Amino acid sequence: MLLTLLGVSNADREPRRSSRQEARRAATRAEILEAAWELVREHGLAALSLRDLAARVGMRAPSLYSYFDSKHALYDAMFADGYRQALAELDPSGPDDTRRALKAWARTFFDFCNADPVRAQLMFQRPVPGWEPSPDAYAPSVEFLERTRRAFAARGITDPQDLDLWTALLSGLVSQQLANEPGGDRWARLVDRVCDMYVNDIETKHKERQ
Amino acid sequence: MLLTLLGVSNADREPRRSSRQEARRAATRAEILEAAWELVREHGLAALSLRDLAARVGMRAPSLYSYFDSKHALYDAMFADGYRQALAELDPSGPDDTRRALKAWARTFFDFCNADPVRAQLMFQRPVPGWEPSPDAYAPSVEFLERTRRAFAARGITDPQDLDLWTALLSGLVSQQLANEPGGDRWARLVDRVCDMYVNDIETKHKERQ
DNA sequence: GTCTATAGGGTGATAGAC
DNA sequence: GTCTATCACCCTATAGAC
Repeated sequence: MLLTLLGVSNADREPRRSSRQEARRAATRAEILEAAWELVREHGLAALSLRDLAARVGMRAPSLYSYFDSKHALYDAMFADGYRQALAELDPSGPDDTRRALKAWARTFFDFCNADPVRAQLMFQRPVPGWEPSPDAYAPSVEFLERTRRAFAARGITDPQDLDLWTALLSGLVSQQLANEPGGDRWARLVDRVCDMYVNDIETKHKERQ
Repeated sequence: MLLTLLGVSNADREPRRSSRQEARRAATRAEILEAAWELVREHGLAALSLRDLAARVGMRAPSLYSYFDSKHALYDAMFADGYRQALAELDPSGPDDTRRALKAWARTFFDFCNADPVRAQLMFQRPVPGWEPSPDAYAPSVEFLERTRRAFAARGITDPQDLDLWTALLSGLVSQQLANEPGGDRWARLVDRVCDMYVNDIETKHKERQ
């Protein structure tokens, strides 16, 4: 289960290994993944090279192929890793009061993106020419969206357009912050205001229907 | 002046040329620029290569250096070109009614981005590792923002935070559309609603102050 | 699993002939 | 201005020794 979380559940199609070996392997994989994040934070997503990555973990480039089938598989693992971190850090439940709950969640999400702009870029844009996430890598991403959908449904927000609006509002604040002042707080200060605008709009819509 | 618009106003530091030669040169530069847009639309921004570009205009790669000092200079020219197109196509004036004017402008802006996602990516994100626009290339971008600022001021919207909010709302709709359904209209249908939310919020704020 | 060696490509940029 | 030739790198991926 821990191995699954680390993205090393390929035991089925790999030669049989003792659990000891498997744990070692998973640890190395995680180490490579962490080094990859460091490098893209330093030089940008598209500038990642296997030579640099291998050097960072004290290997030669070909050795990486024991852990990842290709560079695209590495991007896949990073993409899934980003969403696993999001699932671990972002809890869409919260206070009963929808307004307060959305503000808390929005702020956490904003900080999550702002804390690691490159991670956000990989998760929410398509910044590597020639690569897009494989179906496997999409799994945690789908789970993340589904969890959000359920949390909104529990608060009576079920219209898909309302959800699209919510994602647009948040991604707007984040994308402006990352593009114009990465790591800063110029758009962070607008998070509460945007949440109020959103809830006001939804409430008005509901009243008009009655 | 036309030459300035085409981004070839370097006559000062270049050898003296007849206006005939200069026009020829500007035309070739424009042709290269157009070919560059075609290529990045096909293969992505970061995948542009000088060899491909030269082939597209019937040259060899080194000949491009007669027109652009470096690959970064080419990205600079494209960046400025994008904003010049925006200045030509997007008119922030409009009906007296602020609500209607903002809706018209927002829709035009959304369509401008959606019509050419790669252009929007170059203008509003930082998608090429190792490159950022030079101060020169920024000029049309600054003019674009300044024009927006003036149009809002003419409607009584002067708080910089209100402008930041506006850019966040629009860039959110655009970024979701481009990332999830490039060229489609899933978020286009929310443009009017977001404008209404924005104007409602500003009006409420003004009333509270009285 | 890790290595060396290398295949088989790619890249931006420059020198110098014409 | 355009060319050929080339420099000096870069890259991902594989073969095969250990």
